[in-house]
Amino acid sequence: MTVTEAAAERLIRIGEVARGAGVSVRAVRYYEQQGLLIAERSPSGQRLYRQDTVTLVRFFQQMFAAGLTSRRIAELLPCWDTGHTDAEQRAMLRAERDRIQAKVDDLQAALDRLDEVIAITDTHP
Amino acid sequence: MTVTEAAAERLIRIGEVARGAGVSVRAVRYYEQQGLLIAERSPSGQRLYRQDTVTLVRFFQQMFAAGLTSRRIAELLPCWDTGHTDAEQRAMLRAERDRIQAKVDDLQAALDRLDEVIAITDTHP
DNA sequence: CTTGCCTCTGACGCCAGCGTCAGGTTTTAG
DNA sequence: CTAAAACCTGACGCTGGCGTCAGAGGCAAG
Repeated sequence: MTVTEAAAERLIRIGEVARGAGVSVRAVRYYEQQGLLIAERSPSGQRLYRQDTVTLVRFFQQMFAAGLTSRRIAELLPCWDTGHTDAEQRAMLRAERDRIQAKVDDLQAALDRLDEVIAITDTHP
Repeated sequence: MTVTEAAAERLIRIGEVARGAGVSVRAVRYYEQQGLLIAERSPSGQRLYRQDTVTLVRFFQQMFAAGLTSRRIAELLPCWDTGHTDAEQRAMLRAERDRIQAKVDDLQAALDRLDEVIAITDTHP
């Protein structure tokens, strides 16, 4: 990103990204298709990624686990790329946050109910 | 369920169950198909449910929201019907509990990351 | 009687995040 | 040089909890 980057960063191929992030190669291709990743190409057509792509993919997984769609993630990508957002994006961020918080509450309630049942069935052989 | 039940409980039809639990009629039929509900039938073939079915359906929704499949719920139904469980069921209960707990942790982590971004983008117009 | 709402049984559709197979090229290890 | 491993581009399949349409019967009110 700075001028010192002239010390060209070593690029990695898709398999290394996948192993590094703990996902399948297919998944990484899918992310590209959804506009989440952009890859350079080697002369023969193989995808080449920067090393921090691994971190990015892990982040995608985290967001997927939180219920965001790839579309939403793509729409919000500029936020952590540039740190800048417009009003619409801020609204989306808040909406997702609230949705996740609600889901956490739901899960916690479900957890409590299961724990009830477990407690009962343990004392009730 | 006791003898006093002779004062026959009023049975309700599928629409009332659906409205009461806040789900679609289609969903209630689906639950029956998956073995989660058993309905009596009127002479003309209409499904008739006990009133507490509404509560049961709400419970299903809670478990679905927690990521349990209808199959799992069906396998665990005896637990809260009879209060009795075998070793296998107890193991499943614990497994689901742990899975949900892990999911809560994941969601919480995602929430924290989103909050980070929100904080940054708020101070960074 | 008929109007209008509720219910019935199939059965196909949908979405999202991949899995997986096919058939071919490229890179790497020995 | 060769074989294995890794990569490529399509393109169809899968899962689960329903939505939805089709076509037909049931039931209280006016």
